[in-house]
Amino acid sequence: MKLEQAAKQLEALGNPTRLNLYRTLVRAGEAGRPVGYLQETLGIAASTLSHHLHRLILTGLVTQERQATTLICRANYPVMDDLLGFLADECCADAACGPAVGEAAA
Amino acid sequence: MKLEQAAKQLEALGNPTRLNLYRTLVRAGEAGRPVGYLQETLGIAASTLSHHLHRLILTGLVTQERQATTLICRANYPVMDDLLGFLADECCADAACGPAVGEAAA
DNA sequence: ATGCTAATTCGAAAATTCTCGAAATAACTG
DNA sequence: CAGTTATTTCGAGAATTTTCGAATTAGCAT
Repeated sequence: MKLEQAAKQLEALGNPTRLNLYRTLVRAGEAGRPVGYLQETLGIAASTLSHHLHRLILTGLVTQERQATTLICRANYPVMDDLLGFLADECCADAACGPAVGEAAA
Repeated sequence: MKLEQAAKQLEALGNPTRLNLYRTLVRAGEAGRPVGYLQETLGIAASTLSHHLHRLILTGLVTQERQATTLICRANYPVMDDLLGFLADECCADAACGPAVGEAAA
């Protein structure tokens, strides 16, 4: 069920703190950001951040890589692409979504 | 705060029942679907559906129009376009998201 | 006005989420 | 091994979500 997966990812992004967190990571690009940096930037308890980070990682939207004692977090672009693809394919397939398409053929 | 708005819309879509509901409406296109039809299709209590529908309407993702005693529900495409735009602009602006772009310029 | 169908609101129980501080783990340094 | 920094896990309280049936409102027909 792809829908279940998409719903989980959307839910993961559907929280202001996590969306902000994810945005920060996407903007950081390939470099990523250490957990500690994110914690200071977002101004939340380390345990709270860890919780949110865990949820994003579970859905595949974020990955982590160890560098000595610090953990670098990165946005996982292909997963986001898949999600956008789902929204386009599954949800907008038959409809006038975006450019082109005048009438839907049955 | 556009981020708050986007988070609300993502949260609205981040529930399997609501995502399925929204998908049904998008696929229905301009014709839309009556609440009763949705209730039978999804197989949930009318009050539960009404609750989910309300949440989608609050975020602007769905609209309703009365036709005598039945209420026709429709997906609100422009709002979804805005949301996709946010994900592309705010989240993928500096990053290698989708086609093209090899390295991010500082 | 009475009755009928369509849909929402009310009230409430079970489950989940969000948040935090304190304690535990991980990886390195001297 | 003892110490330091970085991060997670544990435990727990407050708030929110999800779900339902029963009662209510909306709109039309007779």
